[in-house]
Amino acid sequence: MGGPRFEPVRTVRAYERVVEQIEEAVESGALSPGARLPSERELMVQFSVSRSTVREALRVLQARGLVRSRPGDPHGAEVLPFSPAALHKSMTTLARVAELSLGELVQFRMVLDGSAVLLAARLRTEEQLAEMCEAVATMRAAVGRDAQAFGAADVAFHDAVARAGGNKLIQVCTDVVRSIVLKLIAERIAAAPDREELMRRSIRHHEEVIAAIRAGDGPLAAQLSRKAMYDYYAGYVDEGERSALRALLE
Amino acid sequence: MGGPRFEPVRTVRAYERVVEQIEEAVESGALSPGARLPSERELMVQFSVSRSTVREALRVLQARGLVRSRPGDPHGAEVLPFSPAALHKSMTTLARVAELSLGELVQFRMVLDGSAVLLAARLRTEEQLAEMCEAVATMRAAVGRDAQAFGAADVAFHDAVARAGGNKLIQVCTDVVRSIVLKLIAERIAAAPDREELMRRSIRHHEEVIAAIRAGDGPLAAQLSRKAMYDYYAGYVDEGERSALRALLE
DNA sequence: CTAGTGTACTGGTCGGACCAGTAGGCTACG
DNA sequence: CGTAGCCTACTGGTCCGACCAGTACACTAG
Repeated sequence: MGGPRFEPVRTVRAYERVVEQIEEAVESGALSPGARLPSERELMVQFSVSRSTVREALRVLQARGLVRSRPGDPHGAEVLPFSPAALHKSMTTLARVAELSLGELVQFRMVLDGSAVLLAARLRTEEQLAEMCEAVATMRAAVGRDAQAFGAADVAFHDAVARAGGNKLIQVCTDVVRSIVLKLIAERIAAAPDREELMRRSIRHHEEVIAAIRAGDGPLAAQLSRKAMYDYYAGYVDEGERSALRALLE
Repeated sequence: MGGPRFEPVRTVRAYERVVEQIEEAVESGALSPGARLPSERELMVQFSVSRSTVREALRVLQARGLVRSRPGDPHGAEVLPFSPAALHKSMTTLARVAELSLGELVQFRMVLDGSAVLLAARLRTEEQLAEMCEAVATMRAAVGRDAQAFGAADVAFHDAVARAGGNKLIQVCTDVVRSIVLKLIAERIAAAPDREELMRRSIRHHEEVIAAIRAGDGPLAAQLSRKAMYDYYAGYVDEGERSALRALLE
């Protein structure tokens, strides 16, 4: 022992090097959203690789949500602003492949939303509070008339709360998980028999949460928020999993 | 109004169709982890597209962590078991592009870990509790001797807790966010002057958490857990952000 | 039976080609 | 002079054919 430590040589593909360089440029800010990459034919000159290689690299970057290509665009691929699309995609895959149950997803939402509310009670501004109130007002106006508007206003409420909480990661994850949950049970929600009653109760819960946020009582707001989500979704969750959800209600 | 609703025609690329089909096969379980895809030349026959198109599709699938190709492998691309690698990648990108601060990441960990502990206090088995104890014992044995072993045991502890909590999503996110945080401050942790004291205090905190889990007191365990993480990481977080972290300690 | 060779595949990369589409300059008309 | 319409030069999407280095496996010679 004691000789030189040789590390296994990892053969690195050409397209990976291309990906790395462009990724680095984007993440470091050298390429801002809206900026254009050179054309594929130009890139293949700059990187000294073939167009196939350039294209494979662009496909990877596109899959990661960093750039977008449009056929015929004379300005080359566009650098995109960050969007949680890639995160959304990988979480959706996770949900399918790892067989996440609806219960786990709802539980995760309870955790995220509860935390966001807790933080919002501390950090919210008056404008953000007004936004929440407005969203609930929109919900109330939509009860029994426009289910889609009700859902949209509900999303707006939770989004305002998440923003008020000040944590971008919570915000994005809330957004992603919510859309997955809603997609899973969209048809069942639409078919719920006591749907209007559910909506009214949901509004009441939202108002209680707002009151607690206004009062600055974070723990209470968090508890109410988790309770509200439990009430709204428990009916769609298997009985066996419901007890795990209730563990978050103490 | 009333005429037929025409939807905008979305031109869909050939490689996207290939991606969709293979993705569907994998996520539906028709292709299990370990299974092999046909060779690229075979796929180009089955899909009636060129090899370039097949390869671009495979690059996308590879970026999503669903398959892996190895040059020279006579059996074709391999279907991978789910790994949070793709989720990890997109969260890391999120952290860089959306400029997530260390404070936000730590805050998210406090939320996730607190919830995992809360659930674990309810749902843990005796084996899992023993695992946690063992991890802490390993940590204690490593204090002042082997910082790497200390870190690994710490990870093992939190992993056991997350597993005991029973929510795979919390588990995966905990894992992903932890590795991002650790990567961000690895060198600063290694250089901490009062490092050994930090370790000892951390162990004490872990023991308190275990006691609360054993007693089945979820809320207490969650509070202790968040406090422990705050104590351990607060020093690396900007003063301005620390108050937001403290909002989770009430 | 084993060690070694050979071969028939694999994926990675290259170059060239064609097509449909777009943007923007150019022209001809009003 | 202004504008509507065409034209051209580019773009990305797809295909084809070729070559290389690597791997697994069968086959052969010892």
